[in-house]
Order: sequence, then structure tokens, then C-alpha cells
Amino acid sequence: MPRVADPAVRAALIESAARILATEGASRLTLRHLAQQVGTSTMAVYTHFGGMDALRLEVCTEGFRRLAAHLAAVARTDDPVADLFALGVAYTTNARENPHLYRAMFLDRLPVPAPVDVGLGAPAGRTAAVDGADGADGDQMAAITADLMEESLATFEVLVEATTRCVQAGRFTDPGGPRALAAQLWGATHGIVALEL
Amino acid sequence: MPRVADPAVRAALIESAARILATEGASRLTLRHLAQQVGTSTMAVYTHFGGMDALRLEVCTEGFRRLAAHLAAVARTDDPVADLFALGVAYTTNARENPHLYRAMFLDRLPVPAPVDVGLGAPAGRTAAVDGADGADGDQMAAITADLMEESLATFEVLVEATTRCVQAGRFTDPGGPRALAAQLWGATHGIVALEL
DNA sequence: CTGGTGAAATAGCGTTGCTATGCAACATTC
DNA sequence: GAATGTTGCATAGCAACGCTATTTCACCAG
Repeated sequence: MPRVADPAVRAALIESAARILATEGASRLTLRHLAQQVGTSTMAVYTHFGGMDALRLEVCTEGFRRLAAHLAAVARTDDPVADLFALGVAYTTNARENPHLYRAMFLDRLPVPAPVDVGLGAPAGRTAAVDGADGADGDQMAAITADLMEESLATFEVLVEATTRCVQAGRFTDPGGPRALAAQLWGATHGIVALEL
Repeated sequence: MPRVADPAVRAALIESAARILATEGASRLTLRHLAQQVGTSTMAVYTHFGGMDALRLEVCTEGFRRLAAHLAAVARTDDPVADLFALGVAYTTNARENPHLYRAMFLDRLPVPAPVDVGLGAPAGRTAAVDGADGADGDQMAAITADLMEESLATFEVLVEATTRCVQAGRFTDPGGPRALAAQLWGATHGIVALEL
């Protein structure tokens, strides 16, 4: 019976939010400004995402999706080490092309749903507000973070696969398994990018 | 001739801000709430710090100062490796005792004074506002970040010194110097804490 | 004692995220 | 095809945010 939600509006919101983040900075990614850019009302953000925090989270997920696409576009040659290097270049290039999105993905604080409260005070105003927003999909934020985690892990897997090929080719030794090695490489690359920003 | 600024107010602001951060969360660290807790007006924040961002920065510096005190309180025994371990325990304990302060110090984004703009858009609203806040002490924020950096580096030096003793005692080998080793250790500890939060 | 300087108090501005309400569009049902 | 009811989106308004303009008055120099 109900009127169906327009997926184009949702896509436009994410798209425009990413563009604002990249060209105008994080401080301009506000509810009204975004709605005006998309040409819709502020309510669309709430019907599609539930709030600005959830939207920002979704933009992060989209950022990971694009990063994964960038990494997937790297060709696989016979030289796995060269591939790994190309992966690193693609990673830093992507970070350099939209530094604000990279900030949002890695450097900024995320509205973590607080799975375990520290148990000191107990107000937690915003979290409580989100939890009590609706009864039906009150765990919307948890689902979104799961999405984000899945996407980021998928991105990581690409790196793991590349390092595994390096190890299999006998080019690397792997003390602690390929995942630890990939984590170290990723950490180093991230450190470079973070320093650059 | 002028009325002299009260240092007690400044200290109370930092103290109360740290307490709010620890017991009520970062979202409750607002201008009005802080002023009410201290029992002063909102203007005190501006006369003493220049704004909320600068105050948050100062709270971070104070956090580093306390962390340094925690680390300095660790006794130096004959076993440098045990000392290093104790240092790590003190670090994680400090982080666990005030997780919000730790977040503010390491995980949250800081209002970086943007020494080099990325050169994409050019609004940078907040930064411009802070820069143009006053003519006399317009570089107040730069001085504060220098303070913070100095304090954090001093904290790091404690770790470097401990690892150096380990190396000198022949307990560790140091590929790349004690600083690189200390950075790796600190990174690992930080990773553990960040994961825990 | 007097004068002026500057810290602190009050009030208000513009903006923020969010919510309450109203309307119109769609999918379902007969 | 018409009726119906559920739902997406628009409008208006709220409380709270950081910040600023203005005023008050406590302080110290002379």
C-alpha cells in the first residue's frame, strides 16, 4: 500500500554528500546544505538514513566501496610484488584525490553505537535518542556499521590476497601469516597518507 | 591597571572539561554546560582559551601531561624489559580509566590549523574564523598545538628511553634505532587500546 | 580617592540536527 | 477503474550549539 521510497534520492544524497565532503570540506556537510544541493527537503535524510550520523556512516561505506573498486582495477601481472606496489599507489592516489573522504573514513571519529557502555555516568544523550528513535528498525545503526565493517574487511582482503601471492611466489617471507604482513603494509601506507594529510 | 585574569578559573575550566569528558562523554562537553558546571559564564572560555576548539586542545595537552605523570611514576628496576611492560600497563590503565579523554587525545579529529591547504575548494570556514578572531594573539592556536606536540613528544621520549635501556642491556636488538622500535611498540599498544574502545 | 583597563556577566545572532504536522503519491483491494 | 490507507517528502518550528556585541564592575596605577 505505501508509497515506495525513491532509490534515486538516496543515491543522490550519498553522491552529493561525498562531493561536498571532497570539495567543500567536512564542516559544510550539514543537513540543510546537503538537502539544498540535492534539491530535496531535509526530511529525505531521515527517511533514508535516520539522521546525519547514519548518513555520514553510509558515505564512509561508499568510500570503502570505491576504494575497493580502485584496488580491484589494478591489473594482476606476473610480478606479485609489482602488483602490491601498484596497489599501494592506487591506495594513496585514491586518498589524495578525495582527502576529505579519506579523513571521514579513517581519521575522524565515527558515531560508534557504543556496544559496551563504560558505565560511569549514564546519560549518553545522542545514543539513547537514536536507540529510541523507532521500534521497528532501532538497530539500523548497528546494521550499517556491520555493512561498513564488511566493506572495509573486503578491501583488506584484496591486500591480503596480494601479499599471499607474494609469499607463494617466494618473494616475501611471512612471519605470522599473510594477514599480519598485510596489516603491517596497510599500516605503513596509512601512516604515510595520514602524515601527508 | 586592568583586572587580572583568574588562573583558578582557567584551571577549573580544564579540570571540569576533563571530568565532563570522562563521565558524561564528548557530546556533553559544550560551552554552556561547561560554564554552568564551573559556575562561571560562557565568556570565560573565550578570555582564557579563545573558543571551544582551543579549550579541547588544551584538555588534550593536559591529558598528555597526566599520561606523562603516570608513566613517570613507573619505577625503574634492574629489568628494563619488565619496566617496559609496566609502562605499557600504565599506558593502557590510564587509557581505560578515562576512555573519553583518550579518545579526545588520539582518536578524535583535532582542529588542525591547516598549515597547507589541499587547494581544492577554499571555504575552510572555521579555520578562517579562528584565524581572524583576534589580531593580537591570532597565532594562539599554533602555540597551543606546539605545546601539545611538545608534551606528546615528551611522553614518547619516556618510551624511547625505556627501549634504549632494553637495547643497551642487550635484551632487544634495534633494527632502525630505538625510536623506530619505540614507535612500533607504541603503535602496537595504541592498536590494542583503540580496538578495546 | 579617582580613572581607566580588562575580566567576566548578559543577551542575542545565526546555524546546527531533529521533530511535529500536513499533503499528496503510490500499491493494494474490491 | 475507484476507493483506501500507508508512506515518502515538504514546511515550519524547537532546543541547543558556538560565537559576538554590549554592559558591568572589580581591580590596580596615579
